[in-house]
Amino acid sequence: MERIEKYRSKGLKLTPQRLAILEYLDGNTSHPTAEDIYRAVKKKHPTISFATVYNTLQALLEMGEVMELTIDPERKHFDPNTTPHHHIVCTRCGKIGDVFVDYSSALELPPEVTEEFTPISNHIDFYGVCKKCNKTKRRTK
Amino acid sequence: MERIEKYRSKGLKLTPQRLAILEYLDGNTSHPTAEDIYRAVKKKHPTISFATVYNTLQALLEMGEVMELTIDPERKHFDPNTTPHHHIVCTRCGKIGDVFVDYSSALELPPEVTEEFTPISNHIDFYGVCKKCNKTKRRTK
DNA sequence: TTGGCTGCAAAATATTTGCAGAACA
DNA sequence: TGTTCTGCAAATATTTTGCAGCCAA
Repeated sequence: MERIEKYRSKGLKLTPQRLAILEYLDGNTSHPTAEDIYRAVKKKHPTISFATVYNTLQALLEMGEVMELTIDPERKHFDPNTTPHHHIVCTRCGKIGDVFVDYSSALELPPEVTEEFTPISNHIDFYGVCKKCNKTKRRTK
Repeated sequence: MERIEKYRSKGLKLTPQRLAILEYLDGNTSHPTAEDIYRAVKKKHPTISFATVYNTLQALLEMGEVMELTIDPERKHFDPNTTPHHHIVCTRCGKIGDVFVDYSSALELPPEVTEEFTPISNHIDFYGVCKKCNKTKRRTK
């Protein structure tokens, strides 16, 4: 399997737990949290620990194979799609969607900013309401 | 003092601790964390507790008088400037700068996104290197 | 006077770390 | 076989909460 070679060549030791994490993340667009990953992988590997999940995520982060999203103030989400892109989050249910548009050329920074910072990249958080929540009554909370 | 009236009229009880927090935040562009606020206010009110800082920040958030920034994955930062604006963060030292530009008209979303989400607002995180860090050797870590 | 606030401590939540044993390469 | 990883537990870090007493209004 080529996936195995890909990670092994980067020096990642591939245990069954790690393979299960990689399999869960592969093509996953749900932007899971560490706990989401833990719960999903636990189904096949009931003894897996959070330490292993975080350990593996840390290794994948350093390899540039996953990205950390800070769009949710409560916890980190992880995105296995490392193509530069942006996100949109539902302000009611927290669902996160992808936005594959490169706005860089439209995001010129004014001189008072470029005097102080040399810009490198950018990431946009869009906020909105998802289709499902639009059909539902607003949470009164 | 008008600041007092402003908050009192919104039902906020103004204790000396809260006034000190408000005074520290007023016009502050350093994007402090809860701990930054705690440490600063502690100078004048040595007995202040984190509970009071968080309690007050919570009240100010609900009043829309401060914004929570998620640009730093490690901890929340707070911004007393609630004018819509964006941020740029130094990838070496974490310094956060403000970007007062409205890019909304340039941020059109593609149909596959607007089919699923009704957009409301957006916030851009720019990443770069600040002047000071540019002069310094890169951290080898 | 009194309901909201403070400060203390403890709890809750998220994430990281130490270490002995397990297992991949 | 040796190094890295796992799983458990404990440690950290951040933020929240319970509660008795205090105090702004």
